[in-house]
Amino acid sequence: MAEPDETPLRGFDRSLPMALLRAREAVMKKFIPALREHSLSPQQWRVIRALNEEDGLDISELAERCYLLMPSLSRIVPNLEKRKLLKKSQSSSDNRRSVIYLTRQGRALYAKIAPKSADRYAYITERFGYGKLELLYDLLDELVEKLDDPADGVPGELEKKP
Amino acid sequence: MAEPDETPLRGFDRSLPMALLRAREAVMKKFIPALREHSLSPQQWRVIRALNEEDGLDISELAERCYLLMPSLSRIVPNLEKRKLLKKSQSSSDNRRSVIYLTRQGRALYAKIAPKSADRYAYITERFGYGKLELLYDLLDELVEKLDDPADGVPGELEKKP
DNA sequence: GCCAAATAAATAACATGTTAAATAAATGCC
DNA sequence: GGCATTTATTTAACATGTTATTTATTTGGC
Repeated sequence: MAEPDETPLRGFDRSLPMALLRAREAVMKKFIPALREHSLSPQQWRVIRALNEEDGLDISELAERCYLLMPSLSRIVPNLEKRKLLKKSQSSSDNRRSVIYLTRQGRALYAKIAPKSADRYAYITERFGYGKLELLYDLLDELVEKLDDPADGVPGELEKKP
Repeated sequence: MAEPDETPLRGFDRSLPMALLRAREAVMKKFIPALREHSLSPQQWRVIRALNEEDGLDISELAERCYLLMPSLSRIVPNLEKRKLLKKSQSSSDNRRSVIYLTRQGRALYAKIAPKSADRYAYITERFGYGKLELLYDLLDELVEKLDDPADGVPGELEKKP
């Protein structure tokens, strides 16, 4: 209540983006080596994982599910294609669109790595507690929801859809 | 308890790294334009902010506080130096080390942007609730702490300090 | 004082993030 | 059916993330 008028900005230790970043790093830290054994980046793994969940997605759907931007995917997909982990085929109904499939090798690689990911989750759940983990998910979801909703943002926003 | 043996991996919507990433994006989304008005990346802003908190840090300290890797800083610092926002000087006691200072212009830029950052925090706090925000910070801190502690990680870890 | 080992930074090389612009194919209006 | 407008994807250009390597300097043991 008696916040000193001086306070410029909270220190880094209480910067929300930094706190989220640190948490993310801590979570991924021990899983990344398992990916690197197969020369996969986390993003490449996301693509494989998404296709394993549902095969035959187009690039746009893939971008949405993997939370990647299209330019990133435009580099990742050819890379993985070159490594025979997935293949791209033209959509017959729309020649702009290409549809991506996991190859047999891609599926095999998924099957090899997925258990390690599951192990990591199990470890995190055990260390942190199932309840807290669920609480964290809920808070994160709610945060996104609350910040995405309205015309959002700091005052002085103009909508960009005239 | 009766988890189907089939369950491969939780879907993306319950991937912790993705949830943290989405939250981070949602938080930063509306602040980034304020930075872009001044052609600053979030990382460049972190550097300026850290130096405003404590001036005259060396690159290593800066890396730690900004949660950036040294190669990134080795590019960011000369960039900001070229723009006269900070300046680098040799440490007299150790010629390997250089010490970074904010220039008057750097300080002025900080003063111009900081209020917008504060506004953003106020907005987030208002939308999300102060209590939930503090709870989120606590959970994130605890998560990092629990995962960083021990020889950490999935079974099969070797310590790298012989 | 001399040299091996440690430390601080910088650089290299490649993948991704990010915004803007370019291509190309499909749609819709006339 | 022709043409402006949308839509899917790619490319460009630059900044960062990331691991490995290199360079310069300092330390510590002898």
